[in-house]
Amino acid sequence: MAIVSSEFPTSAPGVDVNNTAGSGYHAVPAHIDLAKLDQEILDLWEAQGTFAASMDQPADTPRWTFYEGPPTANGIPGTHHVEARVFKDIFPRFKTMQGFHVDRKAGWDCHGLPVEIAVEKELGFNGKNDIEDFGIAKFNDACRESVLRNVDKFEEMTDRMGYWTDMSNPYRTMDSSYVQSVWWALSQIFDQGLLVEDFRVAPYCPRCGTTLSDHELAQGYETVADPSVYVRFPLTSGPWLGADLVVWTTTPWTLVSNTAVAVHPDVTYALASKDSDRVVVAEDLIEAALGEGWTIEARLTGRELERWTYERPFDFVEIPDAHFIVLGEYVTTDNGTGLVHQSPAFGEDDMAVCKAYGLPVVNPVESNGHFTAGLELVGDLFFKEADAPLLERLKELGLLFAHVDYEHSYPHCWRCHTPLMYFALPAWYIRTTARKDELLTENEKTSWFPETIKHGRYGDWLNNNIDWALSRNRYWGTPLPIWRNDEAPSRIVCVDSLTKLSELTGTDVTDLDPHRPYIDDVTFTLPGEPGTYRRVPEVIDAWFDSGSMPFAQWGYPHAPGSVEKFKRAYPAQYICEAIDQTRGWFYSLMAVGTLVFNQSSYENVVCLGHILAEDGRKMSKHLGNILLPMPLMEEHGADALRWFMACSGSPWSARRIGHNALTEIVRKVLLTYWNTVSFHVMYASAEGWTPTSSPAAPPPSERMVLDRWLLSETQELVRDVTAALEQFDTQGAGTKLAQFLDTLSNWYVRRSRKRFWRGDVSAFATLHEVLETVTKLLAPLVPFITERVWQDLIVPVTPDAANSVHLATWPEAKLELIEVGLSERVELGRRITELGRAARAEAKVRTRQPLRRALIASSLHESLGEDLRADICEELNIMSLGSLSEAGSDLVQHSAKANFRNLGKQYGQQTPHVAGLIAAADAAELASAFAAGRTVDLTDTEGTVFTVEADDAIISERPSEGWSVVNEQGETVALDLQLDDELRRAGLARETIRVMQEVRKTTGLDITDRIKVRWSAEGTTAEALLEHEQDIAREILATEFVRVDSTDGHHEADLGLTFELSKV
RNA sequence: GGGCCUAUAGCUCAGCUUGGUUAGAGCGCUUCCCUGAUAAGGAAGAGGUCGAUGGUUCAAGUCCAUCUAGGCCCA
Repeated sequence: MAIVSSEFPTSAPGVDVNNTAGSGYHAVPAHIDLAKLDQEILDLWEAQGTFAASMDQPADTPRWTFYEGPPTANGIPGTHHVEARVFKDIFPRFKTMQGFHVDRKAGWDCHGLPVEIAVEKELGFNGKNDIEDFGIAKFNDACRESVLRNVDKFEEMTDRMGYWTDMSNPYRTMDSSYVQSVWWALSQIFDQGLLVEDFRVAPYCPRCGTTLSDHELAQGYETVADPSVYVRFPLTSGPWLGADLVVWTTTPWTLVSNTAVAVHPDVTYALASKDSDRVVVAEDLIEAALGEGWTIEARLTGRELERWTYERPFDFVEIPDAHFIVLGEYVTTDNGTGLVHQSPAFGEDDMAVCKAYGLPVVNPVESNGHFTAGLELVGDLFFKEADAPLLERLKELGLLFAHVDYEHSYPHCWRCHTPLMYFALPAWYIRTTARKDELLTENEKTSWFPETIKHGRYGDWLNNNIDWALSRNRYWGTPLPIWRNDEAPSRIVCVDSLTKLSELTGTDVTDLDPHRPYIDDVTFTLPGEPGTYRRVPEVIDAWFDSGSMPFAQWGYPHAPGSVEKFKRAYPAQYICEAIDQTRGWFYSLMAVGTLVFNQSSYENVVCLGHILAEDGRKMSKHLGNILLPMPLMEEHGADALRWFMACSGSPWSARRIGHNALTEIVRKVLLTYWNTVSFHVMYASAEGWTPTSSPAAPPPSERMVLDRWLLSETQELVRDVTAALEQFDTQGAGTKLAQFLDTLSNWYVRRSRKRFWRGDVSAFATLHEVLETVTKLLAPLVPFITERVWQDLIVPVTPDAANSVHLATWPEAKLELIEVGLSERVELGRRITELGRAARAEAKVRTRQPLRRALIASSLHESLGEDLRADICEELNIMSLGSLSEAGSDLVQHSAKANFRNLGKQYGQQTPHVAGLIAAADAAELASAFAAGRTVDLTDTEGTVFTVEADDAIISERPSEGWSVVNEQGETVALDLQLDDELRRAGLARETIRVMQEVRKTTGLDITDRIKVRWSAEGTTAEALLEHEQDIAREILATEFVRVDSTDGHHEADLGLTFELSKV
């Protein structure tokens, strides 16, 4: 069987499992094409039905539920979609391997304003009139088409990235069964009395007759000059009777409907006088609002002013039980007077504040923007045109304190440039505030990742909960299922299904499309009641749709079987989306669940940061910095992109993605892993070793120290990675895994190579076991490359292996294999090796030149132990590793510095002083005292004695003269640089081995090929080769190693060596 | 306007919970070393006012306050 191949096999080895079955590992080439590997694995999963098998478990298997937050497929999928989908895949895979049943049902979000706007744009529409002229039916058809247009692209990406989700039977929020589930939920809320009609203040274009969304609002700000007026409202009660409130407004036309004046409860208000004039303003604003020369006569907080009455400037409209001071937290003293005129029909804050006081909402302006005909002074005037006559009247009444014009940015209609008005329109609300305490309780039971969201961004939002404005005056959405009697508007019916509607109408409408305009045509009458019930025109907020997915995805409770499906999958153990969903899906899910089932629908929620372009900005067409997911995966492989999403940087914060990051992942993580597998397979196959072949390896406790160390590390890895994933900490898991792979490859394998060359069964067994374990641990993160390894390394040699790593059982840590202290010892050995390498580099002595000895601090020498000292000798190419003390005290110089962490606790303020004494003390004395376990008394210039012990100082040892020394953090390595002829000859022998190995490799010999060598050299080189010919021959697998007088082969000028080499 | 998050090397990011005197890693750059698994690995070097200011403390990247810039959500 060919072991080394630079070509990837043309047939897909994973599928063709029989070609080498029984004969050991499959070939694992050193080089791989990751994108090609991905495709082979996708084919394999397809052929073996692996995904279906992962969900095909006994009925009593414990369930772990996850909900898919649906994307809208009216655009093409972006790289940010991969982020959430990686997280939605990792944990179901992890939990599946742990033995849970995890359903994964895909879904599509179909309704909503963004869909309508996109379609409007395509059709070149300019507002609702265009839609109605076009026809709602045709418009909604276009929306329906639009949201499914790119489903295939999403499916392609989902498949390509290895996100296992059932896309063959997805839920769609526009499906009749889904819509009817949403209706059912709404009817539940209606029955609780929580679905109510109320006014909603929204930006409104009086010319177009439509409210504008935030998005539209942002497009239409224009700078305009408006009057800024200060108006007197004479007080009619309270201790300051006789003074005038000075109220600031930039919309004099709203004074007609003045209802109250708001003050901030905690702001100090002053009664100010000048001559006989007495007015009230916020103390901080006296000078800014009133000018100079005013005297403060009294002060009260806003809270103390509450409910004082005043006289309003205009009494054109009837506003009963109003006109007093109210408290509003939103009032500021940034400008104006700290006294804010309230007109609830024209301001959202005004509306909220006035509602809290039970004040009426009076609106003298018609929906066309004109005041009601017949009103005094302003009747029939367009709202903006009323400012001038009203100001004139105020002046006549002596109520105009001041009037300036000022420029500011004011929203205008982006279509027709008409100034917008904030306008109260009837709307449907869900009274979430009535259930706020329950929402807070549910949130307390929820685990947020990262945790700060729970009481931060999300908790704040819940604490300041406002009623859910549910209705939209739009077309493409779930129709609000409320029918109202056209003769008695207070009589309304909330319908929970088309079946119910059929009963009410006496006609079978169960097959009707529940969307507009068809549903609008359905009317009914009730016996004994005059009037016809007609549906209200609104559709609902699409967030309610998505918040209903835990039950609506099954068509609950109407669809057959939906009750059972729902019961076993509610609530979810896990959901995950990006941070922007805190007030979106995370809220709507929790709110709908709490309102309808008295329980939130999720237990754990992971909140991801956003994916940014490499330049740190959002990806956008405009900036031209878009990286599309499919090309990224074709270039770097899906695993690299998945690893980036899960493990690079913190998933909780925004991250920049780019080719460099992905290339690095491939090289550092994926290829390190792959090459370790490839190494193992190469040498195991050369020896014909398999896990079941004889002789069996000794039990772990009897293996070499590095084997025991690696097994111990592996168990810690299992423990740590499992714990990290249980906490949804992919970054932590990734860091541990990457660190482990680096250590595995660059220390265990590097230090154990000779044992693999020699066919050491302990080494093979250890590495096989470790690779099997780490492959499982990696599987949820990088499902493709681990599946390839599973198929090549595990399946062929393991009789009862699962046929996919994703069907394998998650490993459990074998804690008995964790050898306490061994990790630290090996780590110490590695640090000493580093220092030794640095010492060699410093002295410019190459590693191939053996040295007599190296010395390290006595305590370290002790703790390393014989086996690890031997290991270090081999790595550093030195004959022996001794302790500095045995080199004689005159060779060693000590230095001491303070250990601040320890000193600080004892000495506080005197820390630097004591530190100075330690630095000035005789370090050798300190060292010997501490080594003997004694303390030392240090005396300062004033005679104060400080007793210091070993932990108070860091002692470094260093010799000088003829040694190369490197020390760091108190650890020292000293190299004996003296060379003699014996060492020089050994160095030449090693140079020779290296040269001949290089030639073996470049001439294309197999690692197991035996060779014949004929060489010629003179002088020292010849002596060295003769002395070491046994060693050299063994290393280079030479069956003959013969000196000749002359030869034409390879010539090494540095060594004065010529040789020829041929395969036996 | 409000809330939250972020700011550390040319780039991507750790470290901050629990303060400790030489602030780390990787990528990139320079020099050298090692190598019959590796697209690798190692040593040394250049590169930091740890966003700014003030405070607490014997000691601040780390704790506190204010500010600046960017991002997200909401208005």
